[in-house]
Amino acid sequence: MPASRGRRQPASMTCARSNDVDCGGCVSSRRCWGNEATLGCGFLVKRVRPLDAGDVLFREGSAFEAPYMVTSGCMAVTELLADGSERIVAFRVPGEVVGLESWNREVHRFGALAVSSTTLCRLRWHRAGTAVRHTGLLRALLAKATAQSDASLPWPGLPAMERVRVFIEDFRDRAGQPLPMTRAQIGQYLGLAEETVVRALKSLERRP
Amino acid sequence: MPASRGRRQPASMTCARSNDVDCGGCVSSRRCWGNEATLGCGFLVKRVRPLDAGDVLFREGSAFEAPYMVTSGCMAVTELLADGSERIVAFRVPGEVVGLESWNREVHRFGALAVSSTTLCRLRWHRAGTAVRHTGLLRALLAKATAQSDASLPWPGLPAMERVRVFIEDFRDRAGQPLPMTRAQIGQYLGLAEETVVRALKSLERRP
DNA sequence: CGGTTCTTTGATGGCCATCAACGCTTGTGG
DNA sequence: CCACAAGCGTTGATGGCCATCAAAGAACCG
Repeated sequence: MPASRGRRQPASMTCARSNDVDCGGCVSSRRCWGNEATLGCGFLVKRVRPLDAGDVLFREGSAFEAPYMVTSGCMAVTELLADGSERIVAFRVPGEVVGLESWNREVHRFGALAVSSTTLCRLRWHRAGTAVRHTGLLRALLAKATAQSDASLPWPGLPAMERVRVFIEDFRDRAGQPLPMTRAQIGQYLGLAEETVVRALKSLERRP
Repeated sequence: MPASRGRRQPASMTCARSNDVDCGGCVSSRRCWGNEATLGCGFLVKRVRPLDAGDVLFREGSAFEAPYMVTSGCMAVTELLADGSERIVAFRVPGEVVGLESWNREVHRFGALAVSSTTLCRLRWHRAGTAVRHTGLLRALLAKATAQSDASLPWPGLPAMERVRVFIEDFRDRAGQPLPMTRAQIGQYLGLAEETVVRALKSLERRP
């Protein structure tokens, strides 16, 4: 859990105070960046107000400003479907980034909302390459982008119970926390009905 | 298992001749890199021997050497499953990159094979950052990585016909060529049986 | 205690995987 | 040339998995 420097966070939406932080001085920098973040190497972020479960960080189609590093909790990346329903494209846990998919777009390709109480750091980001000129930061972002496509995606070809099993294993390995999302959200991610997720989980805890 | 088709002839390894090319001097550079590739800015590649349909470019688990830019044809990104079967994670068309998912790994996360006759350029790549120090190239690769996660993935929550419809629309928009892959490969990608793909396509051409 | 959200269990119907079979095309060898 | 094999595309019949509907516990909170 990142130590907050000030006593308390301001109550406004996006932090008005300029509280840029150099990741090289943060005790959690290793979880976020591995060993690449050292003081003054370009890894600057702004800590933003914590989100409660259900809070929306940004919506699909809203103007893109910057990606965010998840520092605690869990975020859901969402996509609106033609029929008006919403599917969950991915869950992001500490050390992973939301919004990076839209880094060279005008508007966000996906939405993002908090699954549980979540803290984030907004990456320092200027348009037109005035920032992000540091090779190290670009390499780190490319590593994030490729590692996140690494995550095992739900695939329709497997039966429901197998999809659920792969999901909880993958999430346990990445996050190491008990599942923070609802059964319905797991269903929105795996393309299963909530009831099917329940039955699969029950069946798995009987026979792992 | 590994369906070695009798009709195809096997491919030898990558081209032995050293024929490095600066993308800034290539007539196709715009399709590959947009407007970012100019002479001497670090976009160097090596053209490799064309692949026939079915030829394997690299296997999952083999040592990672470099990503490849697809310049014509179509590639399939594959993943072995626990039960020994093989699913197709993505199709890559000209202007897209294969192998980038493994850029910071020792071995390839996925395999890659040609769906149709395909030509590729191997990106110039040195380990330990002696190359890829050019900001422009890093930015371009990050753009590729994020744009490819942009591609609409198959999602189990939609009915079969809808998945097929989304797929052919997405492929038409990206590639602009008639579907080069077999119905079975479409099924491996969408998680559908070959017969279901056939029925869906038939149903779609009757009523788009 | 009412209200809300999440979880769980049961019954039913429909979609789709599976099996089986056949036509079509291409390449190969007698 | 013709027969044969192999791969691909297509169609039909059947059974099982899972979405859907319905309803009731369970946990939380004002």
